[in-house]
Amino acid sequence: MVEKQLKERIIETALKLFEKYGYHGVTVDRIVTECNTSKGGFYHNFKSKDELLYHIHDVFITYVLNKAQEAYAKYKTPTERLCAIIQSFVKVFDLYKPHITVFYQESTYLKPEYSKKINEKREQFKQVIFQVIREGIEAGEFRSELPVEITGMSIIGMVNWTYKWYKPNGSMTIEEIAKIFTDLILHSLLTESAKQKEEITTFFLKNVSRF
Amino acid sequence: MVEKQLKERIIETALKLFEKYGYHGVTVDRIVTECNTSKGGFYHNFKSKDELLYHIHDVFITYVLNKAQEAYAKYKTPTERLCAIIQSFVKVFDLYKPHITVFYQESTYLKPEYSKKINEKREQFKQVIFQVIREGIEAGEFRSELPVEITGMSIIGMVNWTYKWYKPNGSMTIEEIAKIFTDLILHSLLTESAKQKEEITTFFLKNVSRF
DNA sequence: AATAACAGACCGACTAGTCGGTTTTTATAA
DNA sequence: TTATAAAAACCGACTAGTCGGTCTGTTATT
Repeated sequence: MVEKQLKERIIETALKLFEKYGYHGVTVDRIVTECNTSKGGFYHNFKSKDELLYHIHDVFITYVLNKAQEAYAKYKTPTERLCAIIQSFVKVFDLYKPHITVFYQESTYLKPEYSKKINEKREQFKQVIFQVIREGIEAGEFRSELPVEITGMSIIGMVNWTYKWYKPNGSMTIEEIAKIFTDLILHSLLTESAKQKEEITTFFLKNVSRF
Repeated sequence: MVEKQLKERIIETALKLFEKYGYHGVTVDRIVTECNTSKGGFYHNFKSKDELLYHIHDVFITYVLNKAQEAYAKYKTPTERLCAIIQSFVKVFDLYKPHITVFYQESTYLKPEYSKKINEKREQFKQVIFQVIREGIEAGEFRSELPVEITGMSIIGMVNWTYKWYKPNGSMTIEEIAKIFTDLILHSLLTESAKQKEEITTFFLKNVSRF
């Protein structure tokens, strides 16, 4: 096994420190001492501290966006798609908790040229969710009285907020949390008639309800 | 009408700037020039920049906590209590949008002695919500399969996230948003039998559904 | 030999906070 | 009312420390 490259070590250390102390609470000096390198090592791998921040943002948003698009492509009904997106989205917390924390806490401090790129992907991600909700309403699976954007943002908010309280190794696994979220969301979106449909009920029992 | 006191002016200016550029993106010098005062004026009113940050946090969390406790005291059934709390909580966005942004973006940077105080009130607020959910389950109004904490956090998350996208003067009023949130939440919490009960249905139609 | 990877002393810009001084307000007594 | 003393409010040049980034080297790789 080859030794872990310096760039990776810097990112990991920075992530750990940023998550705990915030971007401005951590100096470049601190990062380089904690991973046994030097200013030279750091600036050989990154143009600036800002670029490191951007890198962290990009890794995360690229991943979630891809996952959402994959989930959309894999399933064909709105309900299934929504569930798949939520589940994969929530599961990201086990993989990228520090990235997510940095992403939602520090994006204010991205330099314009960086934040522009990030926001594009962020917007795309939102659009996938909106699209699914829209199609769900058209298909009669989701309640037509719901406004697409607000509903979408409330789902996103509910899931995103998890980064504020979720502890990996806590008493609940991320899969259990994902199921509860899905359960809550489906209860608030599905129409009465959709709840009657057999395909949906079956799917519901299989993927959501653990009672 | 008496002239607005300097302390108030400083807070308002700081709030406006912090919301836009973040706590670390704004210098004390910037604050004092933008509200036509001086370093002296600033440090006469605040012990430090940190204390100003604390002050902003405290004003907001104290307000929401009080509102939640009032709502709890005013109503007697879990459903009514939950709705009242949500509604008052959401409405805070019109009053305290900048406070909220600072609260959720910058709390990492509170000095330990300050963050301790803030976290106590924050915890109390959460407990009010958990309590209502617990009582709702006991009373048979909310689904018993729901875990109190996660459900509570998902409500809190959904509402809090609003600060990321809500624009006062946007196409939707905060009251409309509050109603949609309440609608979504009640749909996901209420038991089938509670949905049948006349009191609840009546209440539902009056406070929530605008369809 | 040439280039990439890394080391670390150093620099300059920036910024929270200070401190001696000035102005305004308030309290009190004539 | 008015004179005056004391305190509170405010001013702004200055400081001391911090931190991102540079630059000149040295070491490892190809």
